[in-house]
Amino acid sequence: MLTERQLLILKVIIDDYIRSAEPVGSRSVSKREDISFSPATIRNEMADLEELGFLEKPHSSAGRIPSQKGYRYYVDHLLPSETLSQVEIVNIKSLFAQKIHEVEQVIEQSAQILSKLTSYTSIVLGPEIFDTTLKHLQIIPLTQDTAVAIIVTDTGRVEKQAVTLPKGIKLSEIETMVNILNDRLKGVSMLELRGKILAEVGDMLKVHVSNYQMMMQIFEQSIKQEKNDKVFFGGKTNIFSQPEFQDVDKVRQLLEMFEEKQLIHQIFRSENSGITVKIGQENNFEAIDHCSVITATYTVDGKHLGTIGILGPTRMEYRRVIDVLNHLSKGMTNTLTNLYQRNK
Amino acid sequence: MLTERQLLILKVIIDDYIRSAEPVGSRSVSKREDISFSPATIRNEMADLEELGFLEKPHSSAGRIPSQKGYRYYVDHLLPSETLSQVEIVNIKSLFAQKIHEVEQVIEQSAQILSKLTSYTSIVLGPEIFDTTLKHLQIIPLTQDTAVAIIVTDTGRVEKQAVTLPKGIKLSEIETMVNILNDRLKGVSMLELRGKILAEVGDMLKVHVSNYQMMMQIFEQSIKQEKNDKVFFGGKTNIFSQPEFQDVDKVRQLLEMFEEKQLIHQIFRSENSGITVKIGQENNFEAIDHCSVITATYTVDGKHLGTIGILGPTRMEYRRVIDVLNHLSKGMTNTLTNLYQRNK
DNA sequence: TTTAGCACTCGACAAGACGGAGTGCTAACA
DNA sequence: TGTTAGCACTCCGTCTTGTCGAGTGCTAAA
Repeated sequence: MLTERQLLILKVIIDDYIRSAEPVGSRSVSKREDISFSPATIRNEMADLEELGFLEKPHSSAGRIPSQKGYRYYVDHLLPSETLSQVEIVNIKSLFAQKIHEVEQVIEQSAQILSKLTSYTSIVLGPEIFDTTLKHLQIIPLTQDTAVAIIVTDTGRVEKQAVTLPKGIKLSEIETMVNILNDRLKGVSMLELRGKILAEVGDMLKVHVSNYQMMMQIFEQSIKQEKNDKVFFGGKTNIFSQPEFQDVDKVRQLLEMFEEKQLIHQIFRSENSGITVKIGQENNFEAIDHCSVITATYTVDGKHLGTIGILGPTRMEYRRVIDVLNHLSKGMTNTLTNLYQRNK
Repeated sequence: MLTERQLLILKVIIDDYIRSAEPVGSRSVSKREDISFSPATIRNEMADLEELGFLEKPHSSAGRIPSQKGYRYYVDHLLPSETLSQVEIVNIKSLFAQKIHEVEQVIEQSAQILSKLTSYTSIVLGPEIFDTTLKHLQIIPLTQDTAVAIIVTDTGRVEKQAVTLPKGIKLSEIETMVNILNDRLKGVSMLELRGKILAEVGDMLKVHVSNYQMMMQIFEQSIKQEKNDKVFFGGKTNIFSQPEFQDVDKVRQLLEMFEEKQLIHQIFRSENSGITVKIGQENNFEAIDHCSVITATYTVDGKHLGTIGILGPTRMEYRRVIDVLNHLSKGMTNTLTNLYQRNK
């Protein structure tokens, strides 16, 4: 168990390092107002903290820097109280005051704002399509054997999907099918779409359409959604301004990661309501060994919709980022709830 | 006017520098098989070439590197003959052999391939919407006062656009309008869409729809296209492997440029049929002072459709890139021509 | 238990030495 | 007259050395 004094010193060191990105020496700690003991004493405590794994030394005669364990303890127990100014809070709120009509717009804007407010890189995972319901389905033939299927959800999301038409299909029959489907499936959750059609609409279709097999083939193609939902970035290059990214190779690694939506999803997706902080190797991914990921979820009616998060160096302004994320995710939740409500 | 020998030396130096990225000295030039004179002679020639502005020295006791003017001359007069192997040519062709249904897919794939074949960064500007014709228009109401407009073109491109509904509008009237528009505007070039409706369809609309003004308002919103068409990247990080990008700041500058679609468009858009090579500052943009941009266009029926290009260091394998671009743009042109033809 | 003092360590930085690659010039050669 | 060998010179990159300063750990005294 750490003593009060050790906690104080640990906190001061981490705060200082977050600010300066330079190893913190005993002398500079002792100069702080709230520290009343000498550098020598602090050195002793620092040695203890190092032994316990909370601090480490870049080399034998440098100051100390926080270890991953140190950051973890800091985040769990030593965070200062909320530091956002009232002005900033009001600012964030006012961003959501304007009328916004489109879900995607809300999300993209949030990503932009988040990166601006934190000067790290923000990543927002779009709402998962399965939480939305069908608004409209359309199949538009382009040529003899191709068509494009369009699905519109209640959130205004539009998905298109190229479709190959089986040979000998009649256009009029496609139209019939689409009409029936629109009639029967409007308002059905995207998740249940496939089940519903098999269970309830199938019989009806068989009556009105001569080639049920072919039609189902088309339909299956149409709703074949990309597994990964959209990913929005804000301030992609922000993180490269951090002093820990002076190495082109690290930059390359991160950039390559950014391109892999799949991976981004894996790293950022969060189920817990509230804030999740993953520090350094806790992310289990080499390219971000020295980064932390902080995520929050946005919801509608308590239902998980998507994730909004920040990627920064482990030496991150945790307090600030957490605060901004908190307010922003609340704002998103409110705005989106309104949007969804209106669509009901 | 340059002598034969000077040309030979210039070519050798540039070829060598493109390969090695190191300044080329007189000794290493003299060692080449096709060079029969001594380093001293070469030094004299090099001094002349420098005076003429084709070469420059990084510092007084280093070898020579090509100047921008040098590269320009090389590209205009000294390119070796086509170097692609038959195998590679066949490979490129076979990529287009498979049946592809979607225009966007063709384009995205081409971007990928291009970056793989060249190990630089490829950028492809999608087909400009105005060259396509309307296939289908739809307006789907989401709430009391919002809707989403969807436009499908003959190329299978789907554009969505959020629309605000004027108060007191009747849904049934929107439907009427959309039906009329679809009837009358199908097959009309996206370019002429707006003119056509005012000139020909307007009168008809006025008859069938009570609030012409409101309807036009909706319509105007719907066809408000983003000015910039889509941009596809391939191998975004490739260029950062080049030795000239060891500086994080340069990397940042380029990355920021990548985010600005507007700018990318400006830099890459090409009208000339055939290959366009812009070297270094010829691009008139600081972030790519030391880069060259090579572009080709892809067409349908001789009509310009879009641009496919490469961004690499000025020290670029011009011959190879030009060859790959040539074959690729031809392949795209063929494939797309087929696609468009079928859609007629 | 705290702290002053001191020897020690290590990195950062500057200055100097040195080797190598390459140049420009000159004089001799074909 | 064009070509080339030879040589002095230049400049970069790297290695070495020395110095400074920041910081540490240990010890002994308060």
